[in-house]
Amino acid sequence: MRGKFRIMKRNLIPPQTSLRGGDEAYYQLALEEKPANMWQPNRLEQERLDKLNEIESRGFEAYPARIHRTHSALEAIAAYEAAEQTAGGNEPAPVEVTVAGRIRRTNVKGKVSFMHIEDQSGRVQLFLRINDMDEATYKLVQEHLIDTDDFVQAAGTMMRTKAGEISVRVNDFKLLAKSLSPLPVVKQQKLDDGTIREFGEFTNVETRYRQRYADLAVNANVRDTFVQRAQIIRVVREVMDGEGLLEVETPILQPVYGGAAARPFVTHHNQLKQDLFLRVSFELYLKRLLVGGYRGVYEIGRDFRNEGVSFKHNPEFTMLEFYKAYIDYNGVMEITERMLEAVAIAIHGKPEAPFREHIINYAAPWPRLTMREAILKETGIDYMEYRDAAALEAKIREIGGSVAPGQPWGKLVEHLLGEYVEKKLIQPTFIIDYPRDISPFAKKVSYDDTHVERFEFYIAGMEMGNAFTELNDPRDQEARFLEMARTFRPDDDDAAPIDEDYLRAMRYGMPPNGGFGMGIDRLVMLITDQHTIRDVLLYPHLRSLKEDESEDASAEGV
RNA sequence: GGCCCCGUAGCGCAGCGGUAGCGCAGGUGCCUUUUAAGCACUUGGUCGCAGGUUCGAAUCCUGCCGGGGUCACCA
Repeated sequence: MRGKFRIMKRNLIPPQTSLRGGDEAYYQLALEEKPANMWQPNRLEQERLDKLNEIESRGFEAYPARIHRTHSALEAIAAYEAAEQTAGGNEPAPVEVTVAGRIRRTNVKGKVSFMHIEDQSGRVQLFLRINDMDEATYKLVQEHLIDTDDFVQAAGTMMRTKAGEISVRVNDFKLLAKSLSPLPVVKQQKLDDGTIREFGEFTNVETRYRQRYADLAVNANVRDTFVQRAQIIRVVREVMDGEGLLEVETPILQPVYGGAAARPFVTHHNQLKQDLFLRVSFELYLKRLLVGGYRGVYEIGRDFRNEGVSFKHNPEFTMLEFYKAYIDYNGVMEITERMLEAVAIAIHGKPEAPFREHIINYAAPWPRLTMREAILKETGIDYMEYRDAAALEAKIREIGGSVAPGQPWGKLVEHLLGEYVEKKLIQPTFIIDYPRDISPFAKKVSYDDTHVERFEFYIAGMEMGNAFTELNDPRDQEARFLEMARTFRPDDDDAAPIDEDYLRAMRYGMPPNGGFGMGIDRLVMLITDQHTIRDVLLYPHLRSLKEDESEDASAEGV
């Protein structure tokens, strides 16, 4: 660490020093005290460094500041196709383009060369001939000083090669950025049916996640997933706005956390000498805003839960929550159906999307099952016949289930749902009416004191979201908080602190409202048919690799 | 956290007790319409790390690090 700091100071550039490419003396000075644990070029990288020096010594810039571009790869191809259409079999009018992108394939055949460059739109082939362009520039290509992975700019006229591929006949060519570290090599073969077969795919998941930039650079389908993720969130936002809800942002650092049964991360404000929690939900802050007079609010943002990781769990994840005044959970169910249907249509053009071996149909309406019915159907247990926790616990053991002793009744009921029902709910399904003692923010159902107006919805065997007819009776809310504090064992990590300020807000009067929370990452998984949350997060959480640069490790004696 | 599997060249993989191999990429040469271009020659590895067993370990054992799966917990 200390060593690094020294280098940084040394690297401060005096104002008169030029930092232009090829300033060998400057670069050498910076390298002098480079610590051994920093990057050292491997064999392939050293070759490219040597090429870079050679390019510059020939008077070419390797990292120019000014570029020019008139067409994306696909626009260039489309422009030529249009010209061919117009010409109707005759020689099409010349189409001049300047394209820019990353070289993904080179084929140098002496005095003529081919390469594919790729930009965000796709790929286009360049056709380079020594007598079409400046000879010194062509030599860079011919002598392999230009590599796959380099960024280049090419100007020329569109044409078709003998093999029929629409290409740019290049008359001007320029290096835009030299790539020093070669990306994983993936070759593609276009099959007759138009599908693309890949060879030597870059599949190592750990490297893909740790070096997502390389993953994205090489795997177009990964790039597509995150484009779709952005589209999905945009549609969700449009639906929320269409409901007349106001998008807001509430604190991530919270002195009192709550709104969900989850363990928080703890952090500390130095100056204020105050411990703070990273939010586990937005719920309590959002509902306070209804007290303030908004008829509805929503937030899309990050939640943090200090729990295990799995294919559907990441320590930080994106959540949508909304609260709308003057509707109950039936209204929320309608919005839910509408929202997911809109998302599916936006991405797939119809309310259906494949996920694993299933075709999920998002079209409204979805079936609604009470929790009691659902559990009875799958386990044969009518949990209402076992009204106290001990009896229900015994019954679960009797059918071969295993539960930790001493759990609240509602948690046992929830266990039955999670264990026996959840994975069978493939098509979108609402499970409604939950036990009161695990639902401290939901209104009681009219027919029964032990249940509340709450639903969760399940798709592809995954819990996707959670919603209530929100409790707005401050007396009942206070009693629920106290009940939670009493029911949960003192060591139960899910027991949340009582939020007195939230109670105060509710005492001012909160309009009746329906509220909703959904994991956006899981929604993206469903819609894009990705089977782990890590594939819909650009930077999923991974353990750090060992840091040999830490002060302790530098003692060597350890 | 428990259990199971994995970690070999830049990437994809084989080898599983006799001292490390293949394809692609890379290098040299030839080639003015190729497209997984081709042909010839060729470079490249602390076999995750540290111990142990053995005459000998990539290979067997133990521990650690990292990843995946699964169970527990949760969203």
